[in-house]
Formats: sequence, structure tokens, C-alpha cells
Amino acid sequence: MPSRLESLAQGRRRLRGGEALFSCGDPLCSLYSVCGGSFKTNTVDGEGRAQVTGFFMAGDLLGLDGIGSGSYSVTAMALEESLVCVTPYALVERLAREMPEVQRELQAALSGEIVREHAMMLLLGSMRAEQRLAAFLLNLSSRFARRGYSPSDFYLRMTREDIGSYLGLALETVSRLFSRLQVQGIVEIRQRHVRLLDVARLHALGRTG
Amino acid sequence: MPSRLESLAQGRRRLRGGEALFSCGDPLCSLYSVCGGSFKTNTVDGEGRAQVTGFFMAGDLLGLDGIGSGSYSVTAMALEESLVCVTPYALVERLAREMPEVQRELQAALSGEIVREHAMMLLLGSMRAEQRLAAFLLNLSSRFARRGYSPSDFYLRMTREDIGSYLGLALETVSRLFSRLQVQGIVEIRQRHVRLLDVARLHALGRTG
DNA sequence: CGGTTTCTTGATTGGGATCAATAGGAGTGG
DNA sequence: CCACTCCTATTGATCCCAATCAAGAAACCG
Repeated sequence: MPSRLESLAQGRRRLRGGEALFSCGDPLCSLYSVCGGSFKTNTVDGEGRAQVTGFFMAGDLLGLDGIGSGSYSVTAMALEESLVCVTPYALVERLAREMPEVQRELQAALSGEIVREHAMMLLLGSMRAEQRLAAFLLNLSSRFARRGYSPSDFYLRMTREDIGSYLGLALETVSRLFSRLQVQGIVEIRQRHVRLLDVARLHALGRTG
Repeated sequence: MPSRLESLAQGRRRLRGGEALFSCGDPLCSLYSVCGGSFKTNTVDGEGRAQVTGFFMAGDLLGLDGIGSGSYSVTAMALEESLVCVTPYALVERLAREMPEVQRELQAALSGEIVREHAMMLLLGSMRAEQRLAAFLLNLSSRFARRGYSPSDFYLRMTREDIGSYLGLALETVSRLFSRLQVQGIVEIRQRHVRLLDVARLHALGRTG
């Protein structure tokens, strides 16, 4: 948890749902720490292919991907009314030099992002649809838990389409799988309200493959 | 290109093909810069699912993923007789503090890895098999070019299975697609020797879809 | 050489995409 | 309040791409 980084914040910014925090290609000027609400990030390639690359909630850091090239490589969009802490990157850079702790935290955040994406590559490259969705729900669950919310009763902030894009599935497939998990008594889903009824079986789905 | 980082190397290590440079879970002790030869990296998850997450050649940095947790999150294996420069991580950390340039380079390398993986997620999540393979060949091509080798005539150092794992495809699919590209006159492939005959059409494959 | 790994090619299957139609909310304005 | 629209979600029917199973062929290697 980047506690030290967060305390460097020079300001805050409030966004409404659907509003972009920064866009792919914008010059890197700040790093952002999510204070409240949630975000998704999107990449687009030369041919117009788009993909959701991540979902972010309170405490997560946004903008790290821009450090290498000096401009953001994704677009970050608020999924609901949200609040971020803004830290000018110039300040981060300077303080990282002066405070080893900040430097280490920044590197850890960057490296952690790499590890997270390795896991995502594994998911996209070698799991079946049902396993992907199970992994997604369990991941959300543990992130809510770490923030003190219920790990088994939460609201999805993103659409089926967002989830599908993130998991490399069609939105219809996501919807179908939710229905199936519900029939099997593993989860209960009404719209975006999710209740995990049998976490053990949800885990077990990952092993069937 | 991490020229500054490379110059910090405290030693070298030679590996034969199939030998592991470090393994997933090993404590992070050094960063490695490939001097010659090539490597692949592998992740494994709890259920034994494995996936190739990257291929590395001269000038590429290995071990960055370990910075966050203090231990490597992938296994790096030489694909052939290879040589790496070894830089103890403790040294990197200290020098990064003293030399802003080193700090910036390290952060740029980390961030660049994130961007590279975003592209990989896009590939795995939203491209068809043929497009994936085309993108793979073009990526290799440009990396060879940047190193002064021919961008249109090179040897693959990895097996069809490695390629398939990396691209989220079965090895048979990789083989079939190579054959098809050859029939279409886009590439010429004899075993691992690849010649790109029509780069424009190879690019065009990416746009079809 | 014989054994092993790697690669190719064929036949079949199946998982998930796609197309299509309907239904459910949420927000707006009458 | 209802009627209207827009967006999101569900469900069904069909199709196709790539996985899987299977059998050889080719290259590599002790």
C-alpha cells in the first residue's frame, strides 16, 4: 500500500461517472491515487481494437504506465462518482530521490503492476471462460475484503461489456456464465449486486482445467 | 536502452540452452541484462497452469518483476547458449539513489514492461490466431532490426510450443498458421528459419478483424 | 544408428462468438 | 403518475475458429 506516496498529494479531483481522468497519449503530469469510487483503464491499438486493462478502487495507483514514455498509455475513466488524490509527477520524481522510502514504494508499485499483468496474461492465455469469471469474482472479493468491505456481498461498478472486454469474452458469455453460476447455487446475482454463496466451489472451478 | 544500468554490472554468467537463470520464488538478488543469446520467462499458477510470458534478447532486462515482492515471479530460462551481465540488486538500489539517471532508467524499464504487457493483454484478449502470429513475427522483426540484424531473415530460438504458450494458442495451430502464411507467400519458413517476404501483407493481417 | 524431441498435417469436436429478439431499469419530460 | 427513450442485461439459435486427438515425418543427439 503506497501510504507514503499518497501523503505527497498536492490536491484532489472529483469526477462523475463516465468522465476521463486522463487519456491515452496525454503527457504524463501526475500520478493519481484513488480515494473513493472506482475506475477502469482502456488501451486502444492502431487498428481501433480496444480493451479494458484494469479496474481500480480506493488505494490503487493510476498513471504508472506513463513513466517510461512520458505519456499515458491508457485512458482512465471513472465508473461512478469518484475522488482521486493528485500528485505531480515532478514532485514524485524529486522526492523519490530524496526519500529512499518513496523510491522503494514507487518501484514496488511498478513491479507489482507487472506481476498483476503476468497473472492476467495467464488468465487470458490459458483459462476457459468460466475459470476467468471465477478468478475475476474472487479477485474482486479479496480486494473488497482488504478494504474492509464484505468479500461476499458487493456491487459491480462496471457493465457486462467492461467485464467481457477485460476477460477477453463477449458480453453475452459473461451474462450466460453469471446465470449458470447462479443456477448452480454458487453465486446470487441481481443486476450488479453480487453475493458469493459458495466461495469454495468458486475456487474449485479454477482447478477444473 | 538501459545503457547506464548495464555499465553497473559486477559480473557475467554463461548459461547453456535449457538452463534456468533464476526460478519463480527465488529471492531477488540481481537484475540481469542479456548480453548474448536469448531467454524465455514462464509463470506458473497454483493449479499448475503454465505460460510463457516473454522472450528476451540482447539488451533486454530480466528480473524486474521481483522488485515488488523481493522474489522473482517468473522463471527465466536460456533458449540457447547465452550470456548475461549480473548486477546485484542492492547495488542498483543504492546507485539509483545517488544517480538520478539510473533511477529514471530503472523506472522507465519497469514502466516500459507494463506497457509491453498491456499490448500483450490486448493481443490475448481480442485478436484471432492469425493476427497474433503476425503481430509476433512483426515484433520479433523490429527487435532484430533495432539490434542491427536483418528484420526479414532470422532464426526462431523457441519451439512452436513456446510460441503457442506465449500467444495463447495450441502448438498445432502455430504450425498450421506458419504453413498457411507460407502458402500465401507472405513468409518462408523452414523449421526455425524465417524469412518475411511480404511485410506489408503481414501488417495487413492485423487490420483484418 | 535408435531414441527423443519437435514439427506437420488430417479428422473431429466443442466452446464461445455472433446474430437476433426481448426484457428490465434508469432517467426524462409530459 | 405514465409514456418514452436509451442503455444494459438476458436468453436462444446458429456458426466457426481453434482445441483436441491421432498419426507420421523430420530433425536432433547421445
